[in-house]
Amino acid sequence: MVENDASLVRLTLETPMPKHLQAVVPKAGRTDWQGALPTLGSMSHFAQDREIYGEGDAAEIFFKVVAGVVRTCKFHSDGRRHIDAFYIAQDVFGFEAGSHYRLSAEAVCDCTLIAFRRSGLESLAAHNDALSRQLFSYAMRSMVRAQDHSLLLGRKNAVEKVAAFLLELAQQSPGAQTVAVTMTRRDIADYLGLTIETVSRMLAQLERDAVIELPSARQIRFKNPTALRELNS
Amino acid sequence: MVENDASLVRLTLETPMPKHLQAVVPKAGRTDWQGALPTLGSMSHFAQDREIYGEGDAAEIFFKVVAGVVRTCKFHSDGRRHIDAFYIAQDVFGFEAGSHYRLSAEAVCDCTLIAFRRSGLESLAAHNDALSRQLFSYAMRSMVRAQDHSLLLGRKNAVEKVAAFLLELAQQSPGAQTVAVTMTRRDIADYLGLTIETVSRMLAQLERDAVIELPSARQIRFKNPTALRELNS
DNA sequence: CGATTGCTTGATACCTCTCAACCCAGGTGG
DNA sequence: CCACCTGGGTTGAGAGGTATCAAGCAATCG
Repeated sequence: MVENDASLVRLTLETPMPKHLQAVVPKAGRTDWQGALPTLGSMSHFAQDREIYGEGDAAEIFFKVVAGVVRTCKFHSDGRRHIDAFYIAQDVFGFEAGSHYRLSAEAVCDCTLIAFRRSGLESLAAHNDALSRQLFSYAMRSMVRAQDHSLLLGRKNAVEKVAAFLLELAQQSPGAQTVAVTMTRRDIADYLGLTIETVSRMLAQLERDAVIELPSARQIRFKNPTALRELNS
Repeated sequence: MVENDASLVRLTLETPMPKHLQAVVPKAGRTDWQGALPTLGSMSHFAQDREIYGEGDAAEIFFKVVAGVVRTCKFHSDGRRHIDAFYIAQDVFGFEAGSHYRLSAEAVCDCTLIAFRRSGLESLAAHNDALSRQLFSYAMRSMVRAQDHSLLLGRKNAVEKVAAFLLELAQQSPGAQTVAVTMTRRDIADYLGLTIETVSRMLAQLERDAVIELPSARQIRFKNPTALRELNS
């Protein structure tokens, strides 16, 4: 389900973006191909933990993150949850091969998204090289991401998993010594295939080993990145 | 040796092939879009356990399976191995986003492959709708495959993993009650993130529970597919 | 034949889960 | 102001599932 349906405006190359939206859309975040896409007009905003779309919904829209963090996940009948990926600014998600979403998407924290219509995308891409290249590269990146994730889940123990997650966090803010952790322990656990208790214990252990520091539960300071990288190899 | 295919000859002259790929004849297993591709001219044959390419090699070639089974895998420094996927007839593998292979590929059993040059592929795809659509759909399928795999590794216990693997096997030969298992227990274990002993035990348990039968170690007869599907949900 | 390889089975160890208690910060209401 | 509640996080004790180590079996191959 998508919010702001009432305010959706179908924009194409032929219909220039209304003035009040031009101010809102950050130029820096745009790439050439987006101009060619029929967007859903404005950016939509989702409050923390709101569902962006549900598994099985018709996949008519895909999104690009402007700000905030999104998780895609799957729920088992017995309550187990699996988080497939986290998406941050500039990431694209919800782009499906079939006609329905294979996963649910939810807002990890308050976030701002741009929505794109999928309909007519293929014919558009056929005449737009840059667009089709972009879409293709998106698909390939998703593939690499998923492969790396299964590598992580398949043959790593708890410390190594948490270390890998921390390195992903670090990569998102290059150079920063202290980073904010937007997701809960449950999010992390469901992403790593662990329990919240184990995640907590591994973080505590890494802190004891002077690899990281935890100023608060949602902040992490990297003290020994090399040790993390060794755990990840 | 090499057929009189114009594009083939041209490309062959431009860049010499790796020796182990200068194999034999083409023609079987071609589809429309493949005609547009600069092939390596021939099918290559790989004996069991032969490496097809190694992690880190320049990814100039990708493959389509004609017959046999291929595994893509990654090796850790400590000896742990992770199998990312098995590929069977009609599957495409080795198609990379970057310029180097991210995984190794090996022949699970003797197998026959068609090799395709990657160079010039993008410009070719730009003028060939069917081709670019094919490549795109391949990328998306790989993504789905990888996502399903991480789902399997993340939140399933040993029996469920083995059941999921058996269902994949069953899907490959629809309708067949008894299927041949081309891969070793080690392959299965490294694919499921288990040990060979655990795989063996779970198979034994499923046999005790009359879900399957094991006429031999490399043959599986499905006696109660419903039970398998329940384990997989 | 012995040697090797792939597989199975058993006993035990270890890692992670489960269950439980507790802490803490934030919010609510008296 | 306090009392209380709630949700997220931490920590501990014990249980359980899978890994590890070891032995044995069958098939294959020299």
